[in-house]
Amino acid sequence: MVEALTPSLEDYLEAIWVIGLKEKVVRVRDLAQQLRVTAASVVGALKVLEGKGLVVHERYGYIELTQEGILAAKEVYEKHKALFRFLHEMLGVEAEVAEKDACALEHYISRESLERLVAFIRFVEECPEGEPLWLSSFHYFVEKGQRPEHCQREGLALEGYPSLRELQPGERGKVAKLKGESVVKRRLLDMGIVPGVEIEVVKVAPLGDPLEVKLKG
Amino acid sequence: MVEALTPSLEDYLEAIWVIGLKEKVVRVRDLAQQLRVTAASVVGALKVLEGKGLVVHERYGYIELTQEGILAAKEVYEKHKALFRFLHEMLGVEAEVAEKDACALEHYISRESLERLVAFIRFVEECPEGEPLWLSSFHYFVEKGQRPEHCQREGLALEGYPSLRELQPGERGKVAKLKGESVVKRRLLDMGIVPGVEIEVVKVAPLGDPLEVKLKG
DNA sequence: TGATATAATTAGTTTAGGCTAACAAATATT
DNA sequence: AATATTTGTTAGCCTAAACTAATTATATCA
Repeated sequence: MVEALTPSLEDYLEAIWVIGLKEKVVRVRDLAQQLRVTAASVVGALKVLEGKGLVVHERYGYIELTQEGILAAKEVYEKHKALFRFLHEMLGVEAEVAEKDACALEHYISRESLERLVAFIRFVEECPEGEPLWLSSFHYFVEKGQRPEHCQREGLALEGYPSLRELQPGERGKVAKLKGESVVKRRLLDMGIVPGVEIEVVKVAPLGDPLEVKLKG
Repeated sequence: MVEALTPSLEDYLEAIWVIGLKEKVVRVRDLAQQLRVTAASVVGALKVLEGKGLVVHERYGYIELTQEGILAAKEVYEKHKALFRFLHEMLGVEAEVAEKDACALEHYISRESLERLVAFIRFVEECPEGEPLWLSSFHYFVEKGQRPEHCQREGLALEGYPSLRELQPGERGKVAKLKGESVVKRRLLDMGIVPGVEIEVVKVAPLGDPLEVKLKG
């Protein structure tokens, strides 16, 4: 890594790489067309890239990436692909929008975050059972605006309140009834949380869970 | 929405909003400090923002957002928060890195993608059972490099190799046994992948999946 | 009430990345 | 071969967004 590249220069590198995957040679006008920029701008950018030792380009000749240039170009391209997959395939964002966003975001996401994102994608895509249930549930959630049957269960319901999570620390409520799976229910019962009991929310963790509550007494 | 704001102008707006949440008044030096920019730059930006009707600022006076300015500032701020939560709380990216990335990405993510991301975060955070099991599994996966017990099943195991994914294109291995759910197992069996058979990895897609393999013969 | 410190402003420069227009080289067409 | 067309290059200009240096307000205090 010589020096940090600007977003624009990364775009040029990536475009050279992408065009090179399909065509035998890469010329100024190909880049201009791909990036929707005038040929003059391409020439300017190539000069800078050449100065950084990332491309080789002779007057009126073809454009080639150096070893270093290939590394840099590939890195951007990987970011692009990961972002696209995440946005389109996982979040379900329309392909064109996801493409555009990936093009923009690829220049700004850090290596650390990208690594996590890639790990996440792998985690989902390499899931032994294929697309995990929760992801399908998410797509259902996006489509219909509500969770599918199997993940609508709540641990407990409060009288008059939609959910325990709506309570702020310090607030109190009365348990109306317990819902959900027997295992979860059992644990709540074990903890003394039964219908009719009054509880007070003590602390809420950032993600809303775990939740610390105090029973009456 | 008057005209598209540049990333830099969005930063100024957001900073005015954020400072305004804590302090009674916002001055040029506060912005300069927050954005790590000289006061002169702040003045220049304020002029542009004033021209767009987003802020009100008199010579040597305090800085205030107009109604429109508040809307624009809030939108950026919401993007920032959503990105941060996603990166930090879900992907487990370090807080400082997540913060920096959110600052950069907030200017480039489209409304559509953001909506999906927010939906995804809500989906996870408002999950009735608290942090879903798959998310914990992901964190385990990131930490330890492998899936936890309950989701470790792979389609197949190789003799002497930890996983099929460790093989490079061209390498070979011998199937030791098939693991996992009956559906996946059935499909592998249908494809002729049975214990004892030798397979060679032909091609690996960038994300490691799908994987193309060749059976002996 | 001045003197001075702090804050805000203006003016002018720099860098990145585009643009147009004019010109040069390479390629195609007659 | 001569000319036309396409492609590539250079030169010069524009905008955004930072900067420095110099200047002008405002505030504070002896």
